[in-house]
Amino acid sequence: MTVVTAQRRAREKEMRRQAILDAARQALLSNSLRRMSMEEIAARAEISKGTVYLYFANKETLLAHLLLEGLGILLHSLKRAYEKHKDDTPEVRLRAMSQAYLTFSQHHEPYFQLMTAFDKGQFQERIPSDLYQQVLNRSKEGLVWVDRAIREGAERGDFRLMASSWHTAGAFWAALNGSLLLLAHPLRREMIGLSQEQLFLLSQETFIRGLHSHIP
Amino acid sequence: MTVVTAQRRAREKEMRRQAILDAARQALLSNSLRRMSMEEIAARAEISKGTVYLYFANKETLLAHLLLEGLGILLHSLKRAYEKHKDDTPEVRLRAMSQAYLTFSQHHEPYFQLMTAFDKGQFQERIPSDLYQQVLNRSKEGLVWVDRAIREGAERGDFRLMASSWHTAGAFWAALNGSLLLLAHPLRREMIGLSQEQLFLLSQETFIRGLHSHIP
Amino acid sequence: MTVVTAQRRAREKEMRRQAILDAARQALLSNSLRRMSMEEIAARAEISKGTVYLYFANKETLLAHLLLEGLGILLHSLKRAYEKHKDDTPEVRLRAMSQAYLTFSQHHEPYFQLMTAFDKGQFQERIPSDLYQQVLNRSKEGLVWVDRAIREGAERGDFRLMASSWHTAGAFWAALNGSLLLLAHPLRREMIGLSQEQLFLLSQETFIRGLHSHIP
Amino acid sequence: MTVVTAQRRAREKEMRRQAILDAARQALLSNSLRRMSMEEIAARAEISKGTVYLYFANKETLLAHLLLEGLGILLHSLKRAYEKHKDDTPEVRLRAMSQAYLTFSQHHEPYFQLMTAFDKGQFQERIPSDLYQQVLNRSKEGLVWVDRAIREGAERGDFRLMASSWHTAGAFWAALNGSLLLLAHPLRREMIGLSQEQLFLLSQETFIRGLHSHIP
DNA sequence: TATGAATGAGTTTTCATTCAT
DNA sequence: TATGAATGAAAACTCATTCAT
Repeated sequence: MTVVTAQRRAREKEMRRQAILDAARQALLSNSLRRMSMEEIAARAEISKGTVYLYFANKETLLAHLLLEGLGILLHSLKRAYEKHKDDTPEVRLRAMSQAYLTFSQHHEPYFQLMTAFDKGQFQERIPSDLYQQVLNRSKEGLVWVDRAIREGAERGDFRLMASSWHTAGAFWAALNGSLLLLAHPLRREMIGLSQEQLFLLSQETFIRGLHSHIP
Repeated sequence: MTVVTAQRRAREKEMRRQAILDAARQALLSNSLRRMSMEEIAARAEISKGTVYLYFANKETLLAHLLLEGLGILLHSLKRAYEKHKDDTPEVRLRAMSQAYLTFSQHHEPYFQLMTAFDKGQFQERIPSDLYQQVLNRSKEGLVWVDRAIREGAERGDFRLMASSWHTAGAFWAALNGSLLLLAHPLRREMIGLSQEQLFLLSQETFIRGLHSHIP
Repeated sequence: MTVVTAQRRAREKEMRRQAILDAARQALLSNSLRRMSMEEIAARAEISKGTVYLYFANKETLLAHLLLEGLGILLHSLKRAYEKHKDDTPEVRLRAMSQAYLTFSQHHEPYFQLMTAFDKGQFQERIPSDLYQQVLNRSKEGLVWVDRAIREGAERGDFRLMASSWHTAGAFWAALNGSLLLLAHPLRREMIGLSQEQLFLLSQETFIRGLHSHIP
Repeated sequence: MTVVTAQRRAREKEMRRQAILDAARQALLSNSLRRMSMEEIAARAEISKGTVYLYFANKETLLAHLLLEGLGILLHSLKRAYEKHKDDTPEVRLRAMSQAYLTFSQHHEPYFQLMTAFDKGQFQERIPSDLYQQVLNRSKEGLVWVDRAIREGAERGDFRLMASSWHTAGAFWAALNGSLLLLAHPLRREMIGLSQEQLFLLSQETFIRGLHSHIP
């Protein structure tokens, strides 16, 4: 009986927690990061402001948990993309993961926005250090999959790298990210004359060609 | 007489305007974008807060003008880099302009920061549309130089493009930009294990190799 | 059977009550009065916040009971000091009680702090009037011992009072208290150049000399 | 013209500043220190909350200035009391200053309350260090007058001190203060059965007698 | 044209208390 | 009796913008 009650409570608590994170994600989707207030989050979650603080010590901690959630989703996508093409060439795997990143950025805009904003604000000072570490580790983990594909390509002789596979993976990530960020603004989209997706693919392909030891 | 006075006045007005922009740049350099207040700008320009509003309708407009200024500097750097290597290969010109961009990002941090933050906030709604157009045009102009080098390389047969030279220039810009943004946070610098400059060069070279029709 | 159960229940209830008071005292010791929250008290007592309210109607009532406890301890100390020196001169007894007060203030800081803060806040309005009376009575009881020694000294001709023994006892208490309160702040300690203990003793001795009918 | 305007402005600014301090003093008089909010101060001064912050960086700084004002008044009273009885005995001077302190505590309750509360809160951390020094210095200055009278009394052979004149002055201040603080609460007033004034005088006289080398 | 005082909505955070279970 | 989730009224402070002079 009591056990059942406790379980239900824990379940409800977890649901409430999730509801707050969902509300924050929605708030982030409609407003920008800096215009999103605890007030709005509480309102969207249909609870009082004070309640939010029962679940998250402060704004930064809430956002860090949201970010962690996003990173988890991305991580999973990358892993799936990798494993789905286990028997294909590394290049195919690389392309699949790249595509997964694009999809993630499009389908989970708030998460993507949060990853970008991670540097801003006083995250490091205001969140528990282990949470900070988790965010960091999860970021690294994502890149590990990319690194692996690039390394395999190099070992097979498909790629001829100008730096370590890890650094190259970083450059790849940076290039893809750069294309998304550049076209985040509609005006630059208009200026370049491509959709985010199109520029992303162009960056991706040019970069992959740059990895090759010969023209395919 | 009156004409002279009017001229002096106009000159003084322009100087005051410039002083405000300078003050804003300094403020941006010392604090972050969101910490920079109109208060601080006025103080640094040694005028009153109200006066700032005589020269700029609101904060966003002020920042847009500052951005315009930064774009002018960048534009000039790119042009010089291009023209200095007029007699070299397009690839050399491309590299020179890329290097100019890196230098700009390092030596004019506030301007660079502003360009990056351009999408955030409510710029578009708060500044006059012609100012917005100007920003757009000047951004375009910068890319024109890159486009030119790429087009020449393609015409010479050095590069084999996967898209128009203009779109390729956009991808190039995006990749370089991406490397700078990714490593803006020290923690990601640590994670990748490269300096901003190193990743920048790696991105640049990989991309250039990706443009080539053969391995150099 | 039922009686036994009822007794056990009453005993447990009393223990719980005491646990809360203990927790409050600890909380008061580590934080300041205004920083001490019901949250912290409940946590230290390892019960829920709601339960605290089953035992004490509100924060002020809880603190009043804690105060009562502290007064009890002080009372006991004074009595012991008095009785230990039953066969000595009244002056010795007075000194012994004074010393007991100093010791109390040093060893039971939370209680002392509470006595001092008694006037602040909205105690009177928020606690039951009989509780208030109890606090008052117990405060009085402490002073009774001091009063007794002073009266005896006067009766013996050692002291020549300027007012009733009761009023004089009040003045004595006030002087001792004043020395402790004045040097509660380290900066005033520095300003005066004495430790709390030293000023306490100086106040005590000067006052006692002031009670004397002649210079000893 | 401009000079006149500037003067008027400075005058008005000073008046507004004073109005805020007055409002704070009133707020302090009606509520307790901890219940006095910036909101209330602003309302009493009939200005907006933001305006208060134009004149005082934060709450503590405002209170420190108020305290400084109070200390100034007290200082002046002590000095006047001293000088008025320049040709009388040191004991008379001491009594006059003591009386001045009593009067001050009665007529300027908020100031007196503030002096007492100086230790509480985070004054030291939140106010500029020079302001803190000023408060300290002014506190010291007050005691200097008391010290002088006591020293003179000792030099004349009227007083026989048990410690340095400075330390004795501290003990005197502590005793007087203690009587005021003890009876700050009506219940303790009732318990002792004396008015603040009566206990104050009793403390004063007992202490002075304690200073004497013989019974007057 | 220039000033700078004033505004007030907005932001995060705290905490004593309540109440359904 | 006990829980602990939820509340909501404060509280301090910020800052872009306005406006009388």
